[in-house]
Amino acid sequence: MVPLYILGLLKRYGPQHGYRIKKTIADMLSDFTHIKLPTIYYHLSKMAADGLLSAISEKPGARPEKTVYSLTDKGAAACRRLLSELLAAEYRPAFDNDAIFYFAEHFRPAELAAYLQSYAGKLGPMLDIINAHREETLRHVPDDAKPMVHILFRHHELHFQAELAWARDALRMLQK
Amino acid sequence: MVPLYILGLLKRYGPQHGYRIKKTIADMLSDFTHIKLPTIYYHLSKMAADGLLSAISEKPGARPEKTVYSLTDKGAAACRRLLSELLAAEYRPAFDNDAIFYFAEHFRPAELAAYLQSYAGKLGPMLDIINAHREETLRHVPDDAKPMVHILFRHHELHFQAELAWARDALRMLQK
DNA sequence: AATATTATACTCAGTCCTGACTATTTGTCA
DNA sequence: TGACAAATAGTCAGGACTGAGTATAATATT
Repeated sequence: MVPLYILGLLKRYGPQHGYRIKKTIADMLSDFTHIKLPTIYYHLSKMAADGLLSAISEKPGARPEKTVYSLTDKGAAACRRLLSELLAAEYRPAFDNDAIFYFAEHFRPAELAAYLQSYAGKLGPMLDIINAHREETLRHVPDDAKPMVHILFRHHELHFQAELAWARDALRMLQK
Repeated sequence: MVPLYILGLLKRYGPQHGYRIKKTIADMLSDFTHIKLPTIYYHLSKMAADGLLSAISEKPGARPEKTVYSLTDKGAAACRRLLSELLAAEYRPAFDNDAIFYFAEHFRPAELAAYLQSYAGKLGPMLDIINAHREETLRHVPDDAKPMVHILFRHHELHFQAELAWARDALRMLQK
């Protein structure tokens, strides 16, 4: 995913350096991906070495050099290829907290119930945050992009709701 | 997650070597985690070096050595600690296919619709497979473990349903 | 009885990821 | 104007993950 996000952002917003890409991701995509700054620099170097990006070092008036990366034709092709590969990908989730129940013998039933209770209690507020982010994003996006914003946030909303429904279901199953 | 699964399985089923742990995970946990064999060996070595496991090389009649790992007291403590850390973890999903819609400018609307249609078409059969696995698992598990099996599979069922609901919603949003 | 296939058991090199760190520049508030 | 915080720009060492490979044993097939 990291290379795709980098290539896509360079395509959309033009030549940039690593820190600006990180900032875009942190500002606009924090709900959708959790890429860290050194990961971005890693892939920028790698893709430059592979010829997907061209790197130009700038030395503006003040000293520290920055490296500005821009998309090559090969990079644009790689972006298209990565996107089309996604179309064939399957949904195959894995949830860390499943281990709690797979190893349920390590807990007393009351501990499991307390966990689910507190977990469910956190999910409601998280849903509110998601929806606040959606409103915020809609305010900063051109009209023709709004349907996509809705689709993206709806995706997360539905899975947060599923997680909440699960916590409540599980609580009921434990008490039965 | 990998160390926790290894420690938990060693605790429950006693001393084992890497291949058997992998087999248990592949046979019983394939819906819940996707750990590969070299990853298991990596963590076995590491945890042995850290004193969480003790390793004993066996040379049974036939030649090839196997290394049997068993839990030390320190390993049992680590298992408890990892499990209790999970109780505090938050739900923070990321979906690869979100990139399709974040970079929707690369697709024609009809391509996006075709993707969602085919994606939704795959999710139904996957749900059936999940539920078949649940039945199969219930048949091989003692009565007192059955509620946990239901909780685990319900978790995945709900998220597959959420994914399906999203695909259909998104299709509607595109057509509007 | 010879051969093929599958299961068992493990290793290695290469890739990816990130916490912790360095260093400069630009506010900003007293 | 001096000093402290925040933003900008990046590096590095170390840990985690896995595709591809090695090698033997057991089982099936012909």
